[in-house]
Amino acid sequence: MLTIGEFSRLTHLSVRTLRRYHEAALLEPAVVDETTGYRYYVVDQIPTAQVIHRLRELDVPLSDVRQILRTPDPGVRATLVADHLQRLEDVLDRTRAAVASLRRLLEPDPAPIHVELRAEPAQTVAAVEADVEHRDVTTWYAGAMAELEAAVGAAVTGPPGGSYDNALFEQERGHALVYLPTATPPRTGRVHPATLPAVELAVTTHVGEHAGIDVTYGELGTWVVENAMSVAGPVREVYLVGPRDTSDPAAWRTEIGWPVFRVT
Amino acid sequence: MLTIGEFSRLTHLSVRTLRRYHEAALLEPAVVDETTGYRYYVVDQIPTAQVIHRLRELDVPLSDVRQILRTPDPGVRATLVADHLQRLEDVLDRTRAAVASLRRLLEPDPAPIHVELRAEPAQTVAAVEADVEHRDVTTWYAGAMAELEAAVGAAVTGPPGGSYDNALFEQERGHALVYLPTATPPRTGRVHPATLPAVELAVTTHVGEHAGIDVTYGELGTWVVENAMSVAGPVREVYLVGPRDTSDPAAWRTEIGWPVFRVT
DNA sequence: GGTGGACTCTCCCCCTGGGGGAGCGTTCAG
DNA sequence: CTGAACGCTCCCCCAGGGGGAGAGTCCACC
Repeated sequence: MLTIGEFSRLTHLSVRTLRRYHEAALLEPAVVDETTGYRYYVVDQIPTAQVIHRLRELDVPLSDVRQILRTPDPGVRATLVADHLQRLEDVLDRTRAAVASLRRLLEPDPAPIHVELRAEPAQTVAAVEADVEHRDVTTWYAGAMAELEAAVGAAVTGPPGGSYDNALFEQERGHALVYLPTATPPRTGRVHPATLPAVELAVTTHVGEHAGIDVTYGELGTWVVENAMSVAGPVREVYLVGPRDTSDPAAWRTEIGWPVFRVT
Repeated sequence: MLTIGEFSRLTHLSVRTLRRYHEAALLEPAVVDETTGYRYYVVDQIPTAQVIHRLRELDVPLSDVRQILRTPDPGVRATLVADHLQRLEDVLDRTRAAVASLRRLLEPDPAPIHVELRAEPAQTVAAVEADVEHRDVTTWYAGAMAELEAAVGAAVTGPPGGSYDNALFEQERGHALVYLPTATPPRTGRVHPATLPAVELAVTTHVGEHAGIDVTYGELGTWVVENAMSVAGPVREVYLVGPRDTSDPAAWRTEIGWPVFRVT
């Protein structure tokens, strides 16, 4: 039987943290003295404490740690852990993207962007849409586009695109629609016909990987405002050249179109 | 002049977050209407907002973002940013360590460790000591050891070691001492003679990189408790074989000694 | 058998960087 | 001139801790 202080020394977890884990039903002391409230641990709990410690170092939420600890099957448990490691990879990707974007921001801007005003007619497409979290967009896009390609096949008549509600960026969640243009849109699974309304678009093209795309967004926004216009409705993206076309990110071309209207 | 909502759409920062940044004096609106309290922004502030957005994605604290933004010299600013990227690298290293440790924990334990009880005599060494944060230990160790090696040179009589207060692990900060054994310890810079007191040590050897060392700590702790002993005083580590000796982490050998005393 | 110091208890407030929502004031186009 | 959209402040919430107060407990030593 170990006091909380001894257990703290043996596990390298602070006393406070151990109490918190008790409260959170993550790591219950083997014995709690009913009259004094003193917590007593046993050495068998050291490995459990260490697993928690490691998982917390990986920023696994306490609730997920609890779930992992309560999973008796080692195989299932390994899967849960692997899921978290995958999430870590995703975080890493976003970190890399942010670093790339930051570099672009801190460099002096070489050339002003070219913006074009274009009247876009209404367009009927094969679409997949959903309300998504901003951080999940990439994953969601991959799945949706795979389903679209399977449904449309060779009948595709142009590059893929998407329409993203502004709330997606402002409130971190919002409506997203990705599409493939095709003459007769099918209806299977999540894929269904949709009509993109006619809009007046301020259009520019972002060259390179998506990491720094927010910078282009900012430049487009500046252009819109300086040309006495305002933003209305969801932003459009068209993936003119993307990972499906070439593995060289520097060659990617993404058209960004922001619905605008002239303000007096 | 842009309202907070328009600025939010242009920068992909939520209205709430923009208000928070105003409050934190990170990104002040160009104009605040005194009677209504309405915030108004200008397009020139878009790049600044984006820099903040990127830095936050990299988990740079708001206070540091503020410092970076207020640094006019681009060179100095680049240094500050580079520092943060370095910190990201460190986080990454710790993540890798945690993953390695986790794997070792989840694997069934192959062999029980060998623990030896040893009466360690007092020892006079060349030392560097300080109160450090747990997360800074690695960096601090590298600097301290470099200084020690420069001061002691060829007069070194054994492998390097360290003595780490338990508070370092329990409260995330505490006293640390690293040393090189030598006959006549010099006194230069942070290097000074120190005496390690005689203690009774429970000693085991951790093989491999430091990532999974906490597992060995746990096993040592279990042994100590099961042999009716208790922990007293700072833990000792001796780096028998380390990165200075071989670049193969699998060959590293770290001796861990925990001062113990027999309890009745 | 005391006693003092180390240890432990609970409780409350603090931190960061946000989100949700209430209740009310402002702007502006139809 | 009115209603919807938008903006304001204020308060409470989250995770995952840390600091410290004030009081109770344990135990080794005298």
